Amino acid sequence: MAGGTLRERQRVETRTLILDAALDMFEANGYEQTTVEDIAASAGVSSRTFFRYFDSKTALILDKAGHHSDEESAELMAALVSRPATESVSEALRAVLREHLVTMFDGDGRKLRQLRIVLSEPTLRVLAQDSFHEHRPDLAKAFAARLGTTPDALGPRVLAAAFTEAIWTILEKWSAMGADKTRMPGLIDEAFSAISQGFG
Amino acid sequence: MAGGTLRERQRVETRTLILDAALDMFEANGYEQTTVEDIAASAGVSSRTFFRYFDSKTALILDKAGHHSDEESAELMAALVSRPATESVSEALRAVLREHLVTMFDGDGRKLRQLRIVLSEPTLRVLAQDSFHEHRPDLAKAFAARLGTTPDALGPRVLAAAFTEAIWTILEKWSAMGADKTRMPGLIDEAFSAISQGFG
DNA sequence: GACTATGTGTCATAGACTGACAGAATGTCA
DNA sequence: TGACATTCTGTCAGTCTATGACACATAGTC
Repeated sequence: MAGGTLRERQRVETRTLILDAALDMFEANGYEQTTVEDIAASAGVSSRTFFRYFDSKTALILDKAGHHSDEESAELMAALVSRPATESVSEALRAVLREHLVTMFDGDGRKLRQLRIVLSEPTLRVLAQDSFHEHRPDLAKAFAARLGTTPDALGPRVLAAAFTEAIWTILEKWSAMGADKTRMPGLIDEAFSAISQGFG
Repeated sequence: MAGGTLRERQRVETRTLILDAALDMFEANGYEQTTVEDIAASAGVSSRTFFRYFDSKTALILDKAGHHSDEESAELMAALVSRPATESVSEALRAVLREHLVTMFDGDGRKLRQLRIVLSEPTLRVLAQDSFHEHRPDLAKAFAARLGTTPDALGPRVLAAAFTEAIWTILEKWSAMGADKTRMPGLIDEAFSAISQGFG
């Protein structure tokens, strides 16, 4: 199950220890109320070690957050770019979301917990959108190719913004209605029909 | 010119002193590199007093930032809501933007400086969008009325996101091309045609 | 078993805030 | 004008996030 050297295994274990401690305390006492020192103590490490595993307190929930972390958003981008060029923007997006938005929460359930914590704190939700912000150029690029404009034109950028907001709204509703995977496709369809209706 | 008691005048003066000192130093040395203590010292007050005038370092640029501060976004919302119900979403938006986006920077030039600082720091730009985030429910409400849906439906929310991003992209381009007021209407038109083209 | 690389704790420090307190200035009212 | 209340300010102490430096311990390597 666990591979690599002892060091690597310990590293993963410690990280998981800290992450779980953090999630527990965030859920129990709230994100703001929980200090890094609390988390570290609960995980049995020093606060200095906490920062060796996570760049910041927010990075802990956002870096691997249950939405579009560095990994996931990169994956999502790749999937979008590799879509056949014959597809329309909305077709490509819909396909990518349908494929990724569900599998994203397949793991051990931590990502769903993270998502819920992020959704609960307005500040976090904004910062989460920021972590996607980095990837917006890529997203805009993908749109530009299909729109026949340059990536820094207004069209692609506005589309990118609308798209990211759509993801968040979908996740929020999905989470609120119990995070039932079977209902995700329906939400995605609803989202896209709303967009096309609103902007049409 | 100056009204009210001596106290009120002093208060305004001190606030302006701090704000100007901050803008100067942000422009000279960068936002991150400038500490609150630096600003306070330059303004001739203690750092404690700084926080008596501004909730935080970011609040200083965002609260009355050159975009959609508490005041401006509220105005913008009011203008949007009070538009004739016969107008389409895009017509109403276009009209509001055409009216407000230019006059917003009419004052003493501070708002333009603030805008540029916000645009220069990715973190600030995200947080700025947050300050608009508060007003998104109102925005979504305004959209919902015209779309015939509930405000928490997906359509209005995605539209609101696209709209705020559009504002920012417009401001960014406008600022980059010299903040020439005469070119604002052109940018707005370009934005809306891009949106309708992209989503249509 | 030496030698190196890596991880961890401790300590010191910076920077953004906040609460408490004392003193100075302003406002008010007789 | 003088007494009193209000408001503002600086100083001080303290919290919390985050970072650099150092020493020690443990794991990996030959």
